[in-house]
Amino acid sequence: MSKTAKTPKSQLTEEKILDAARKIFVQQGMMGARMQDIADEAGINKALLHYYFKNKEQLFEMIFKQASIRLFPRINQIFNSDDPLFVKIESFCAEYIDVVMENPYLPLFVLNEIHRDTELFIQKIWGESNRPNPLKLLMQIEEEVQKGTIRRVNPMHLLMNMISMTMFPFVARPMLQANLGMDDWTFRMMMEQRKKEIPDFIIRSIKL
Amino acid sequence: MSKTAKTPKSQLTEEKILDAARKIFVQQGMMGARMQDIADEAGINKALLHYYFKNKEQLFEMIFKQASIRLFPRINQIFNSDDPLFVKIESFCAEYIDVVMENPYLPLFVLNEIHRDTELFIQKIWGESNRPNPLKLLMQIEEEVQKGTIRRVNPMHLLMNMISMTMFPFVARPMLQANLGMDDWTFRMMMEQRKKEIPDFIIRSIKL
DNA sequence: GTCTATAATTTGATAGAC
DNA sequence: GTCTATCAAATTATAGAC
Repeated sequence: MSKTAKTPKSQLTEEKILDAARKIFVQQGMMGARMQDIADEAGINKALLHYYFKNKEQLFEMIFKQASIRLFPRINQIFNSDDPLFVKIESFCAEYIDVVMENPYLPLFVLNEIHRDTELFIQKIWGESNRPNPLKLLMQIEEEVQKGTIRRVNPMHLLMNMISMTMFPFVARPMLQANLGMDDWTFRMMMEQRKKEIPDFIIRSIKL
Repeated sequence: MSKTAKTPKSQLTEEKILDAARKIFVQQGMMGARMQDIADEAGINKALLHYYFKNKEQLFEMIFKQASIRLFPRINQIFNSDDPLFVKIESFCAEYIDVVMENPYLPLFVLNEIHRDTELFIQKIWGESNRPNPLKLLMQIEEEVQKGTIRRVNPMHLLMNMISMTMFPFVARPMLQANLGMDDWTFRMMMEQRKKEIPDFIIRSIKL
């Protein structure tokens, strides 16, 4: 048996820990999270936690990398697909909202941590493979402008508008819910609508 | 001399502390910030820090309230003005970008902390007076729809689109800069453009 | 692999001299 | 008002039994 092989039991515990850590880290951030809370959430004690993960930082990096891997490759897949522009915009919104709906606090978490330690993020988490790369999409927008399919528009601003309208509600969720008296169900329904609403809003603005 | 009167010296030190605390808190969040770091940044020691502010929480609340007061009343002023819709959209984008450009990390900070402790935020920081209230703007949108000035659009989605496109670049700034190789000057210039770009983008999408 | 108990470290907060 | 020195509490990490 190799060094990295896992018994069924250790796999199960490791999974429990990772689930617990994800929940606590995403809720509290790297600094706010307490190893005790993670252990409690996992139904084990701190010693066992350290048995599986040498220290907090290592556990954090694992969680963070997992989160990035779940999020960014799918975005890149859409950014780099061969679909026509309007289809791409629809796919991006729908796909992103679907993925994030299951981990609603992931975007804020990611933005937080990349802000807290940009270098760590770029080097250790994004290894070129996970790094979002919108280049092809940007060129595609420029092409459509040249062809006269859409109005003269700055591709970067268009990209930013699309990403903003899709991600932001997740990032601002507590503020929105507090201010508009929106419950979880309503928020969910609203995001479901936005899968159509955002592409529609964009296309109406740029089509000739 | 009343209890709250301040000598020139104590005012100066208090100001130094608040500036330092703002910087550290906005950078690290409530949990990540260290009293030592704040003291260092202010060029004093921890004891003196506690002399001016009883504890970390009190200092944090002060900073946070200051930040909120700088941000939200101006937003409300625009939300509740009597300007026509299109003018209002332009004012909001321009004003918001201008205010936040001077404290670029304020939005992420606010969203973070409201996420961390929603109750504290709503009760202690927003005292009805600071609370963003978009009701009038929402009704105004609905009116324009009725009048046939703009297409049939869900006011809430429109509001969310506007806020998203304006705030999000600040929230995602480190990610954007890292991914697009954007330096500070470029970011600044881009946001300057967006004061026109966003209203234009919106109006083209909704006008009939 | 998992636990209890405890060490080691960090960090918020205070006492007391000047 | 400001500092040095120190305490007290919280929190990460480890030792060692089972």
